[in-house]
Amino acid sequence: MTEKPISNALRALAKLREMIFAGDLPAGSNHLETELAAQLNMSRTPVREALLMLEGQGLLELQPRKGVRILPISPRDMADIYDVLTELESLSAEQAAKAGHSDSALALLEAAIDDMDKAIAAGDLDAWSEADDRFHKELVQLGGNGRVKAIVDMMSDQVRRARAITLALRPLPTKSNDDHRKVFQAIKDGQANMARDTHRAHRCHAKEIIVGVLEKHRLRFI
Amino acid sequence: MTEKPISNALRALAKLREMIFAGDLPAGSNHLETELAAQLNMSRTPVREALLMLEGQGLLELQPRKGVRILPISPRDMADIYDVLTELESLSAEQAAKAGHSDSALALLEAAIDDMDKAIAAGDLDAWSEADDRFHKELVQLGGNGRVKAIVDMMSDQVRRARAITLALRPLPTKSNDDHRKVFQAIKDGQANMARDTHRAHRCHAKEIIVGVLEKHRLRFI
DNA sequence: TCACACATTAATGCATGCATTACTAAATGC
DNA sequence: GCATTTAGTAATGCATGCATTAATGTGTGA
Repeated sequence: MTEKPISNALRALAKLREMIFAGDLPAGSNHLETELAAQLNMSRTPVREALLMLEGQGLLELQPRKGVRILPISPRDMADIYDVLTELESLSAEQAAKAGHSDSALALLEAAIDDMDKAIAAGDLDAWSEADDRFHKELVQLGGNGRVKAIVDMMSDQVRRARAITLALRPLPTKSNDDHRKVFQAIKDGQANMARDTHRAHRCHAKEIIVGVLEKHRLRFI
Repeated sequence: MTEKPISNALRALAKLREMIFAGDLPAGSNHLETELAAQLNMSRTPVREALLMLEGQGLLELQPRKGVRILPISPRDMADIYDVLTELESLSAEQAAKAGHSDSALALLEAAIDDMDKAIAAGDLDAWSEADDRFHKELVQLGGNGRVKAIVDMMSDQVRRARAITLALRPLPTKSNDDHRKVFQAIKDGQANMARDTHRAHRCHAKEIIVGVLEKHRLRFI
């Protein structure tokens, strides 16, 4: 309905994001508009439009004569991002609990939790990571605040850049799913404060872990 | 240092934002790129770039053959926005308290509160509004989280669109400054939880008022 | 009279070209 | 030999033109 036709600019946006996540455009590296346009097989105009959007999302910076700089994420940045996610996701948990969703509306959330359990049992970190994303995304969806969703999507993008590396370095998130289940139960039972506080504690803990890993390894991220 | 030279695109961005706030481009109205470019005395390219940025900030929508649509803000939207502001500003208050800022660092915050008192005494709503903005902006600044600052700036823009009208309709915010002082004192004393909870309650109250006014008058905003 | 199809109009998306400007390097003066 | 200035180069910001495509209006047939 309100769909836009797939323009070259949108293709460039998706492709550039992909290149950043894949590490083809590493953090801190500089690239000229012309080069990127050539790589993407289109003219500078749509590429430039995509770059402006990505700049607005905080993934890169346009420096007038020095090219496009992919922004690195310092431990401090990651802490800031996690703090935002903590607040907004906790709000979502609270609102989701207040909304009194039916069991069927909560099915996706529960499925994500189940999938995380399976992934942990199988030792499949990638599958766990994917299911974890799904859980957080669905949580925000159930919260029903569109602006929160937009912001969390943006920030999650940045977290995803770091996750690939931190996943291998951090302890297996075996206990994390207990928290998820508690949050789920609280939402199901309509216990707003419980949902909020539980999720908040969960996210604070996750933040400590990630930031700890980043600092320990002196990493600035991709 | 990291300043960008003032390009036409940035001028267009500022000017368009101004036109939206001033009501020259009313909520729900449609405008063609060509017309806007003509009004701004520049070619379509920089105007288009500015429009893309504004779309990213949620102020408008680019509809392929129907022109640029200025997005209205419903009471629901305003409630969503206030919820985000509540969470992120409360976080800022907490972090500001934890940071242990010196008295001189807190001077601007206190000045904003004093100015609000003066404005209320003088019955000057515009001055009050300006000082209130300053208080919230400074609070976020003291919180020290750059992403929070960016998000709050964006959301505040949207609130400002509604404020001009709600100001005249809502009760005089005489008591509101007591809250501000309590938050200030808590930050000064390093009482993080107190700062957080006080500010949270303050914002929740403000949300009720504004959303109430919007719903009562069935307003969709500029 | 209504519906469908075709043609015309016009806005957008993109490519391209040009002018401006910043960076580099070389040359001259001290 | 070093510093300063100037010339050359190259990337960006913007204007412009074109092609595509959607919307509107007209005409014809049932």
